[in-house]
Amino acid sequence: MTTMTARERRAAQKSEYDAFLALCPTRQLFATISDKWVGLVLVALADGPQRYNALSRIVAGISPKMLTQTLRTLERDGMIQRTVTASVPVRVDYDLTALGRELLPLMVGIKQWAQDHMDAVIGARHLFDRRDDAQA
Amino acid sequence: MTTMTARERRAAQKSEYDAFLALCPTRQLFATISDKWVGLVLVALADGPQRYNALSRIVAGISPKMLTQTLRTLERDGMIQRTVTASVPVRVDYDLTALGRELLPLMVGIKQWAQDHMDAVIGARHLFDRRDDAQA
DNA sequence: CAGCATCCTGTAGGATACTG
DNA sequence: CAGTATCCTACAGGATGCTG
Repeated sequence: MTTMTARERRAAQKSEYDAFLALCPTRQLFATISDKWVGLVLVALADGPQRYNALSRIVAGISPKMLTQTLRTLERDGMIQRTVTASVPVRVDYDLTALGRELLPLMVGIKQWAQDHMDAVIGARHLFDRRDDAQA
Repeated sequence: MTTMTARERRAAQKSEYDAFLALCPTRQLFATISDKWVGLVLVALADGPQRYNALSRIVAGISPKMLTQTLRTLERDGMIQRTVTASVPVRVDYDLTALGRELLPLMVGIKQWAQDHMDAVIGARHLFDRRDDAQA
């Protein structure tokens, strides 16, 4: 095992990342992309670039603070691109990068899953609460 | 449009759920499944039932409080099943339900994505911070 | 229009200790 | 073993007002 190829070493390296481990950097990355605002903003960019105010309309209920904060995080992590067009007033567009576009399907899937299974979840909650009442 | 078939009505009904809307119940469901502990616990159940203490070992760093809280939420929402075996000491197993198993691939995908793209994200962060320093 | 700065609050969630 | 109960606090995140 002292004679691993570069490819093998890289594969071994990759497998060292594990979000189950509290101190692994991927734990933090997992937490970031498992954020409600992050997910919704990414999905909001699915159909192409959007401007700041458009995003705040699509992702209804997000505060300017959280929108800005989410966009900064995503930009820093290389998932979206921020483009400023110098005009009066200034115009800013946000667009997915290649990296962001790779993550997009997962996020769309989650949003879709929630919408597709809402009724089932509501049913499960009723059952659970009913059974819980009987106990108490 | 007063003559929709049952199928059409159901489709229309489904499309009324939209997690982009602040007050849609799916917004809350989306938030729930976009939770770091929820995701990790679900993935921890991928290979079959697990006991409480096993889960706390797999999902390293989770506090008893958050583990219990997460398990309760998932049970109530119908994604996991809690089974108590009366013995001394008592034995409790958690397992995915059919509903949970439908969600699992998405969660596994997210965790895998984080691990697969950690290096790219680290690189993006360096670039961003460097550019940011130059500005300041 | 696209934010940033500030203030303020609730609460997520960790640490710890105890129990059937 | 599988939790519950309690305490405590850092920070998520909303509201508001200002600016280039």
